[in-house]
Amino acid sequence: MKRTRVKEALKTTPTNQDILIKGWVRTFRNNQFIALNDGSTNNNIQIVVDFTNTDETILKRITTGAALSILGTLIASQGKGQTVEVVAKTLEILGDSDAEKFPLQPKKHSLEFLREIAHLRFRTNTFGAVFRLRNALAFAIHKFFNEKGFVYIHTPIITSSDAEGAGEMFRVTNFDIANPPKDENGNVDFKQDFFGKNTNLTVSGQLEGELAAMAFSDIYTFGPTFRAENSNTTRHLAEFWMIEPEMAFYDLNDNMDLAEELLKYVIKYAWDNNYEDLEFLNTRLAEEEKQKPQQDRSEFTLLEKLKFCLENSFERITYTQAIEILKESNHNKKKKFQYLVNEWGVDLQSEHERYLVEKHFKKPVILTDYPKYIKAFYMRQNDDGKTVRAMDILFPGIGEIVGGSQREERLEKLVTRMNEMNISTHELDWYLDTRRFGACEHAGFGLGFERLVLFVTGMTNIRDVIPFPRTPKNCEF
RNA sequence: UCCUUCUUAGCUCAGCUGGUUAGAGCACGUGACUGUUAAUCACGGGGUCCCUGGUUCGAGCCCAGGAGAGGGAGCCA
Repeated sequence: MKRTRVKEALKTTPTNQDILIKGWVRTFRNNQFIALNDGSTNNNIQIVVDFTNTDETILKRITTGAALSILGTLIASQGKGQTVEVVAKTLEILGDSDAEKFPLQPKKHSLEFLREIAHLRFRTNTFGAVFRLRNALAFAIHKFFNEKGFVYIHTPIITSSDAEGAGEMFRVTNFDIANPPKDENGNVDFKQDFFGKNTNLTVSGQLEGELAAMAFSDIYTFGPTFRAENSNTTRHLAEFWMIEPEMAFYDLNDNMDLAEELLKYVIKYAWDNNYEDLEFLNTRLAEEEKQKPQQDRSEFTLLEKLKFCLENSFERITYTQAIEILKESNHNKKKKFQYLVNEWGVDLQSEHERYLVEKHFKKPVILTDYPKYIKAFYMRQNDDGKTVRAMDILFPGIGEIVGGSQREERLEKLVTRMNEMNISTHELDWYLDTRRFGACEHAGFGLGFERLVLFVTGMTNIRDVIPFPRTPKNCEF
């Protein structure tokens, strides 16, 4: 007989039909009722065991975490908490779970503890909901771009370009690191390394993405990204996933429109397809909020926040306007910022970004046209000579979720800027070729996938939205 | 990397001004009960109080150093 997924079984009209269910025990109550879960939904199916006619050694083995196979009849439940249940005819223990050793209990565990047993936390309601949502969002991203005719490009994970300066890199080598070959000057001789040069893990697929956009018009990448920064925060990982679309014939406004449309599309997709999981996380978050002092509580529930995001357009302002708002704010005048805003050109601190998003506009904000000194070399220079066509999308509670720009397509301006910033035009000659042969207006952005998952799930630590987080001093599993 | 808080049973957490044998709930074990919803009731086992050193008649508690974790900041997605 074919196995029925729990999610399916719960939706089936019971007519005393036979059904085969397999899954893991969440709890066993009253020597009689098994709450069984197979990961298809957070809702368990109740298995009713006739304990008077079941071998006691079998009953003893029905413990939290054990894998079971049950052949039984699907009936309308006599009890209150569920509509259908399965009366077991035959019950097989597929895999035992020693009750004294299995760390998960039918009770609330701290996220910190579950992070230490990340190999088992998939079996909890919270992480079940989080990772089904992560899957839905990943799928929705591909669906969105596919429907728009974008070509999905796999940019390299090992790269020899360390010119972009997006962050500290992880070196890739097959040298014996205790004894690497040296050249005549006593320096490590990378000519003898696997690739014949110094190589690293990618910090961004953007530059390669631009090459493809100059052929397919619209492309995107969606892959792992590595940064060896010593960042210990709730929103940084050493290994994370990033979506990087790159579009020919787009200016900055087209770029912002696409980013906003993408974010709304994937949130809507999660809402339409994983509403139960969102509801579960909504309740979970609401309960957590209750523990906080009133002033620290957020004014929106998770569902309200997502709905609000879907129904309102993102606020678009320039960096210069943002500085004006911050300068004039009571917060600044009363010196409540740790870093006071008093002149044009300073980089915005996260307290400033949070003020704009969470206090002033109370919705996602797109900041554009930053001073060129604080942005990357490839961003298109404005006529004012001071600013570049950059855009950052700031989300409440998350901060920067998207960073992008219109790219500098004018060869001369690009080369001048690279020289100013000490970036080797020789090493990036291949990149400059796009500006030599058929250069055109184009734009793109990077969307941090885990930050998106954070926003949609309402989780607050990025380590809880990726299965096995890699952070400084931590690479377990 | 900086600032800050924390580390006591498998988990979540109490532990008074430094004082005798370190507690609770859950989990686990045994028994009872049997339409339960994190089942309930009774009984029971369970501790390197993060580590090292110091102060003291006496340290879970005070001091110094170290390790790990949480939160905030920087870097950024």
